[in-house]
Amino acid sequence: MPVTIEDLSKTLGVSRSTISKALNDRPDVSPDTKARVLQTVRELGYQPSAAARNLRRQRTNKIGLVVNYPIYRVSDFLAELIPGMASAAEEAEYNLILYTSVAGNAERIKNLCRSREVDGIIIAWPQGLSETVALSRLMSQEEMPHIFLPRRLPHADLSYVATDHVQGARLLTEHLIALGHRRIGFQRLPEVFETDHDRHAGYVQALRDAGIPYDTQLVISANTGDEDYGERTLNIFTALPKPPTAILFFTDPVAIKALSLAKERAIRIPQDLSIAGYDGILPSGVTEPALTTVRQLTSPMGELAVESLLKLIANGSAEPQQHILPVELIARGSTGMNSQTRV
Amino acid sequence: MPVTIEDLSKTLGVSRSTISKALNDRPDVSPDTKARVLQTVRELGYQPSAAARNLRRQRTNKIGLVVNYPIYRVSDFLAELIPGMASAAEEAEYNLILYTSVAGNAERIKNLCRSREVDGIIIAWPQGLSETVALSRLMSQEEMPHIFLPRRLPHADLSYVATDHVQGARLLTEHLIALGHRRIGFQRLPEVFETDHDRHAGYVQALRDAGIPYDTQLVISANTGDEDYGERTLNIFTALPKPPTAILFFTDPVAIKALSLAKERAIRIPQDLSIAGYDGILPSGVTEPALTTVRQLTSPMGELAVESLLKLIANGSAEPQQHILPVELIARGSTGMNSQTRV
DNA sequence: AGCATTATCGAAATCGATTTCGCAAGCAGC
DNA sequence: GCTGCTTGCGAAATCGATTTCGATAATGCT
Repeated sequence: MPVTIEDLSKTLGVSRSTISKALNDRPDVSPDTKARVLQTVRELGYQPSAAARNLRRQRTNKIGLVVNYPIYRVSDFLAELIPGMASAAEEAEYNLILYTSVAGNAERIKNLCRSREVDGIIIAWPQGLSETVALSRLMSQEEMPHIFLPRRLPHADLSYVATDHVQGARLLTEHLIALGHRRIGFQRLPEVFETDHDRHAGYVQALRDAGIPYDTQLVISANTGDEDYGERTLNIFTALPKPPTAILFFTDPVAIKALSLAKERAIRIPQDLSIAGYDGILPSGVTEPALTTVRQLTSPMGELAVESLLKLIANGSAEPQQHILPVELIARGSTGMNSQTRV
Repeated sequence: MPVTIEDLSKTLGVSRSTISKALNDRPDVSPDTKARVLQTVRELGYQPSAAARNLRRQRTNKIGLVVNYPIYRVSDFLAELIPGMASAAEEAEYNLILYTSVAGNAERIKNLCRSREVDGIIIAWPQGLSETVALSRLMSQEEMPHIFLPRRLPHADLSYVATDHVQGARLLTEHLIALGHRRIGFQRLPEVFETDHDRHAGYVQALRDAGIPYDTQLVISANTGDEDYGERTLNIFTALPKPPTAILFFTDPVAIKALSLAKERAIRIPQDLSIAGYDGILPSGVTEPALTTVRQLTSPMGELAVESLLKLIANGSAEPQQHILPVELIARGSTGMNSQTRV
């Protein structure tokens, strides 16, 4: 059995209240008594019971991370996100509790809120906008501070931390334009969300700034359920009478798939076709040629999410936290000047 | 404010004790009363306070994961490990709490034990054997169930879940021998731990079984602090009068580095030199040629660690949990028959 | 009917901390 | 010496659940 405050009280001959005050830097304790208490605490190895403290303080110093990621994305994203969040939390004397199986379940999230076993919740990647809003309402009703990740949300009262997908797509498009490309294929996301809208907007902006007309033939929507995005997109584009000289895929794994497929078909990368991905996952650096991509700063995003949530916790009815983080273009070998359009 | 058991008691006109019994399936409650309680619980949306319950039950249903990983390894390993552990825990109504900053600090781990905010602890990758043993003693003294990951420990009373590194190295070596290799370079690990011993043992076993003499020139110890393991090992081996026709590197990133270096020097892989890694990280699948490697089943390891820890928790003084999981050989293009030793 | 047994319930103790509030001693000022 | 104020301390309430144990009512048995 661990040492309790009652044990301390007995050995010191001092009341529990005084000990508590001494340990929490409250007034009404003489310097002498305080020193004696601290000394005995060290000797006996006293550490307050978390449960008792939580109950009395009505606060747990724990943050919940509710994750709902399709498996194929889990690895890279979470691997960077979680350590970033955990260390940011620990700097503020908080810890992270993981919840993976409550993700889709509103009822269980409600129970999580009511059990008060966390002071705030970070929700990573909910399924859709309407669900996101519903979840947020639910948690607000339970007075549970919360923040969403990693997408922008078109509601002034929701808190989120996201990366700048407008900028991401624009950087890629501008990079290709600078290389001389004028027919740039764009693969839209299968899920309908702000991300797709943002990236498309970035693509459009870059084209407009360069005076390149928007060609609907060069924009493909990947249908949900259509598994082989990479192959399908490549097929459609190469079948065009005037195929694009560069393609922006919506995520690295798809781009990598397309890249190896293209090589099988003796399409030279980047001389015949430039390929770019998105996300900057590890494997993108070792393909042959290495993949041009855009990297979101995942670890900073996790840290910022924690810091923002802590503000919401500290400051109950504070205004919503909305942050958009810059992204980073990683230009590599899979994009280059085209053999036909060489300037 | 959330609904408490006291609120329930008032609206139902039934004592707190009875409600608690009804909710916890204890005797001394009439079926009728129980039904009424459950009904009202649903109507009012009652969820017991975690803190109050923890305090009274002296149990939190939380597992601590203490992580201490060198950054460059974090991503792949943790990304698989954590989801596996979290979901295994949640199946047993437990949750995972992350602790990243207490890792090296015995004092803080002691405090974690004494605060009783978790029922058990999983420690991933402590620095060395003596520290591991010291940590274990410390936690045992605090009566905190715990288990180590991911290495075998040479102590009968320590609990751990590990992967079979003897088998891993043996599989790789046998694979190369089957391809006709007889001079196989082996890179030892920089850290002195059981892992190195096990892998070396596997290498030795495979050679012996094939009747190939052990050649000390073909075994290199990577010194700690020596950053460029890949280049150094490659240089030493290729400078030998009779260089090896295949090299086993101790981890994929090093092997990948060596692979690209070898290609720069016009060494053909695998015709001139076969290269194998270890760990089966994602990028190993997309190098050119793809890397032969050994993959540990990380997610099952996480699940097994949780299940084992839960046994230790349930069964206080149970015998130590020691599990060794099989590994998987992934034979790919970076290993093959040698142009000189072609059978 | 009378007694023993069982079923159901609630009052109170308990878990271990924090916080409020009242009390006593010490001190200054007149 | 008396009043008023500050300082330091502790008794008791509180947080919200669980558990023990005693009380009452209902039932069974002879």
